[in-house]
Amino acid sequence: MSLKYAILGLLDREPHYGYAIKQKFEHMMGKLWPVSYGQLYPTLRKLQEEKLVTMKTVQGKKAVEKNVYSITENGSRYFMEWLRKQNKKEQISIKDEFTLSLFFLGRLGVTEVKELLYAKAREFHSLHEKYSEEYDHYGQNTPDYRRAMTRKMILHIEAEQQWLEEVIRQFTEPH
Amino acid sequence: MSLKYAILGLLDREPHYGYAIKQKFEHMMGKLWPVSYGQLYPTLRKLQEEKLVTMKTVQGKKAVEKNVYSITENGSRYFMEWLRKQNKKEQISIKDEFTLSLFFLGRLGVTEVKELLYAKAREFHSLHEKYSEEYDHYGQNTPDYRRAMTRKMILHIEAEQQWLEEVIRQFTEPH
DNA sequence: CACAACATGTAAGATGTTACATGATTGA
DNA sequence: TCAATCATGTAACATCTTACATGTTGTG
Repeated sequence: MSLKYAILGLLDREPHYGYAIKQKFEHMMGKLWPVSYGQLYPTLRKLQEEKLVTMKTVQGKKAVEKNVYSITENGSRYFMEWLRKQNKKEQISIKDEFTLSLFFLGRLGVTEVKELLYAKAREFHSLHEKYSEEYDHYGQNTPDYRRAMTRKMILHIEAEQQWLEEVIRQFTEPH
Repeated sequence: MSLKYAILGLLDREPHYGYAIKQKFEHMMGKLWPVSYGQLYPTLRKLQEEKLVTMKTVQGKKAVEKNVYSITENGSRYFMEWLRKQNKKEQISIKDEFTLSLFFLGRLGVTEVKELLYAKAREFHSLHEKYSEEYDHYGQNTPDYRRAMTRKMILHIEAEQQWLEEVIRQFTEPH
């Protein structure tokens, strides 16, 4: 990915502590891009080693200590460089286990294959419904980025549906 | 992914040696799913440790030794189990660096953002053209799976294009 | 007081890429 | 003979997930 740039981007706006980075990022991404602490904290440590962020421990309420992370000048420059070249890469990926499995469906009988494909189509249908519903229920104060992420998900599900339909047709029709 | 299942699937048809697994798999996937030796050989070793495949060294022409890998009964069972449950998972993913970068475009001026977005649109356009051309030039003896992979790529590029158009519209129009 | 949310981390392992290292065989 | 292809691997690193481990603070 990396989480690295997400962290730098958030810190480039204002300092955050670790926990808040996770919360904010996942909210931005509409839960479509989860972050684990097992990745977050090691990445923050690494960014410190690379002098792209600094950490300062501050006293929170009573007994809690929070680690506030800030971006350095180098970090900011590094981030802006990354930001400016994101439009130059062609990198759409269509690697997924379901697609892989299609190559081996010959091992199964025709009836079973049909059942599997139809079941997958139903799976896509309910997924589409789920996100469409979410999308339709957004209110006036739903941030644009949240709406955009859900919309992106819907469009890609529709692409998958379309593709699966074509695959089923090819498998069903004699050729 | 895993490559693991791709290997098992190929070996489930007939024994292969390592090099051939890479060639065959990449041909199947129309170059849309590259495999590195740095992943292939360690995975083969691991599959042996798990008793899912066996290896036998055979004498090739003259001085070459080839390692022929075969699937075991356990491996075959394990693979078929995997194959049958691929229709049950909902796992479309829309995590990519470009999408991430959109959240931070506020750091750039309006003119620069517009330029970046249009440049990305052009990038998608040429990518679409590239795969469409490939698709149109397939002959009667092009295998179905090859055609299907390219078609899948095209559909997802179209989804990206559609989405980008909407993002640009939202960014351009006052709201 | 109990439970959810806040807060910070480590350990082990899965999965993958890039670069390095070596050598044989085939075809132009 | 020279380059492409065939053939097998290792080492280092990058990225990410899951499970574990610990403790505080706010709310009903």
